[in-house]
Amino acid sequence: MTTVYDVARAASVSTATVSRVLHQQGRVGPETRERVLKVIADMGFIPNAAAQSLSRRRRDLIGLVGVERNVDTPFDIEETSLLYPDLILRAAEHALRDTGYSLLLAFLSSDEATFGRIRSFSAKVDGLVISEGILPEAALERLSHRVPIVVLAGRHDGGGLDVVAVENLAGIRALVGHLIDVHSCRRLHFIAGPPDSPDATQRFEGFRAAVASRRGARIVGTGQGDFSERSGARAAQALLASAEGQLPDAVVCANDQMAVGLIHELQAAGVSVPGRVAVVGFDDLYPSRLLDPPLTTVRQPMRELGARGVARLLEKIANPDLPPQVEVLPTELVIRTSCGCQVAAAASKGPGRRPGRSTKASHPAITSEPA
Amino acid sequence: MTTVYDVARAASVSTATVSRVLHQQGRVGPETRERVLKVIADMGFIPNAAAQSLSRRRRDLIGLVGVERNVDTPFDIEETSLLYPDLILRAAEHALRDTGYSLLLAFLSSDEATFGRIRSFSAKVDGLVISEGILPEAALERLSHRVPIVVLAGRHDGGGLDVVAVENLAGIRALVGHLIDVHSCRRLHFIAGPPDSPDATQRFEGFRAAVASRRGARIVGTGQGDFSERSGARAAQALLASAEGQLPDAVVCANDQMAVGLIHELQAAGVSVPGRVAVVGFDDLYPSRLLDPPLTTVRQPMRELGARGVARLLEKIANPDLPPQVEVLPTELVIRTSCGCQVAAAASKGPGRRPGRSTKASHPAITSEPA
DNA sequence: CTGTTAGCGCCTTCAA
DNA sequence: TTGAAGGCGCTAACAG
Repeated sequence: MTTVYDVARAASVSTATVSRVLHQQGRVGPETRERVLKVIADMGFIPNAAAQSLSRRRRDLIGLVGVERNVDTPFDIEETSLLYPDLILRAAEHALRDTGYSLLLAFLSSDEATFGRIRSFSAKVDGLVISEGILPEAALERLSHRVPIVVLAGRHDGGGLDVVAVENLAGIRALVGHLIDVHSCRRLHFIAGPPDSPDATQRFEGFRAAVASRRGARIVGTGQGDFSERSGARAAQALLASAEGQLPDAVVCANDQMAVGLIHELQAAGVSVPGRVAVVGFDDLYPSRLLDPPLTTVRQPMRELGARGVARLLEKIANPDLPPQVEVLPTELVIRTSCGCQVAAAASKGPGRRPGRSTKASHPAITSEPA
Repeated sequence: MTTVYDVARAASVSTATVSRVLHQQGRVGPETRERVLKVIADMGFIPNAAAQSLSRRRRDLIGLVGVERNVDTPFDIEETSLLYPDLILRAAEHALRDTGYSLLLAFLSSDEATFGRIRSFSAKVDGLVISEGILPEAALERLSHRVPIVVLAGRHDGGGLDVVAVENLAGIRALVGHLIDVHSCRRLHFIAGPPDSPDATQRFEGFRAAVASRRGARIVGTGQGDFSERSGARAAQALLASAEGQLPDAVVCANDQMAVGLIHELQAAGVSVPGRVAVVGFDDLYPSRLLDPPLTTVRQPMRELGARGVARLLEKIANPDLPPQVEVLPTELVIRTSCGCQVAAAASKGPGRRPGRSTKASHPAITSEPA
């Protein structure tokens, strides 16, 4: 491995000069610079990143910590909610281009060993973007004293932490409102996600509140899932078994993947969707618009989540004294046909159209300081 | 920031002893160990990763370099082939759990600056898993002298490089054979992927060869796409415009996402799939089985690709003198209904079933040394 | 079993 | 404009 010393010797200069040339810090004579540059090219010299990190006290690395559910079947697409974190990840990586930082990954489930893992993980990076639901807030708070942190969450109470949040509640409210107002659904059923997921519980609460606020509408049943497609299918079976011909008007699933399993299972049992029962989801994953029927759902701004999280983190790294801030990104009701709407027929033609999508309603983003 | 020196002083030992305790290298008295451990816990000491890297000459980092197409619309799901690399990535990350290594990411398109980027990227890691099609083979070869490399590819001629490859050719051959033998397709149309993608060109060649080897069957047309869903839709329009009622018996798409766009467009034009024309894809992405009709395609072993790539790389890091090796992973024909089969009706019921999938054929993996 | 010490490769202040 | 030299925090011989 060639070092600055090798280069310095070959170019008859000191290592300080090599370093200066390397970082275009001026203060180097033109021909000296040329000479050094040539030697660097000839020797194929690449500075040792670890030595640089040690000396400059920065690693040029950003850590992204995502949740991994169902540890047994790590990424069986039918068992886990795979696509959601991936978009965040891609957006985060993209936001880092040309900043000199690289993205370091870790997917963790929330077990006992997690805090320790994240601690040592945090030693490798200059900052951390971490999903809610992996570490309790107290642990996050402790961690944030050691390294800049931005939390990706569905809640808005930062509690002293920097948070980029998503408007889960407004989204589910719009969804329920649509079912009740437009489709006159009265008897609603909910398929919940895993209780240890903040998103899941928040959506459940939002659903309850939204239904409670509407006269005439009521919750006729609840199923328990874990965000996986298969658990949605199981929930459908439970629903069919218990309903005895008295199916609800609509089933609201805590995420899209459960809706996929649920719809397949209902259809297999001869229950028409949305003819007999409306089904809606939450997330707006890529496959959702390809379903038959295309899924009405709430779009989460996943790319923005990743991009904003990273952007905020870079700000904090540059200026550690920035006061914590909560940023709330809007969700968007995406109306397709699984709710009973018939927008597909009215969809415009042409190469640019998005099959199954035609209507959408959004609410504005809210940015605020935490209490 | 607390250092080993702080810990050593507080525990009245030398830094060497702290280091020994840290790495459970025995040779430390029980009560000394306890004392040091307590101080470490009390002070919340975490060793500086950069200093460790510098001293041990290893970064504990593995780099994964993926291709990014359509730089303008970085991750518009309709524009790019998003899902494929993500599964590889997840599998790679998973294979790294509990090895002490973390996964460092970079998505790059193949432009001029790429080699330089990868060079500096490679300075941060102990080894690189890199997709074919980003760097020319000569550049890869040069890089491999500097850092252990494993290439993920569709070809089997390693040329001195370590390669984990996928049986593209056998897959497309099986696909074409199925169309011809089972569905008596004679007039075949192909939608090609971007010419700069090795996978794309290889599948095209495989398609040509497969058709040529069958009496009676012939290629009646070719469309050009870029792997994106939208380009598949455009290809469908071109096909419809030029076919003049003389549609082919089957359209083979170089990947699933183009098939999605193609099918939607055909259906919008009133052309029944597979009634009027069979359509098949390649990849077996998650959404493909959710389509209407469920897509017949060739499954790429994406998780295995990521897992084997990382596994091989770790071997090379542990033992740099290992001779280069080419490992070929099998693809698998996944028959659903878009080809004209009617397997969906025969699918078994129950929570564990995979909708739309019922039949599959595979060919054995081949492992060999390069020439 | 434990301590001393010389690096690991680069950056950067201080002089010249 | 350039060089000398100390230090970043940790590890690993080598002694003892």
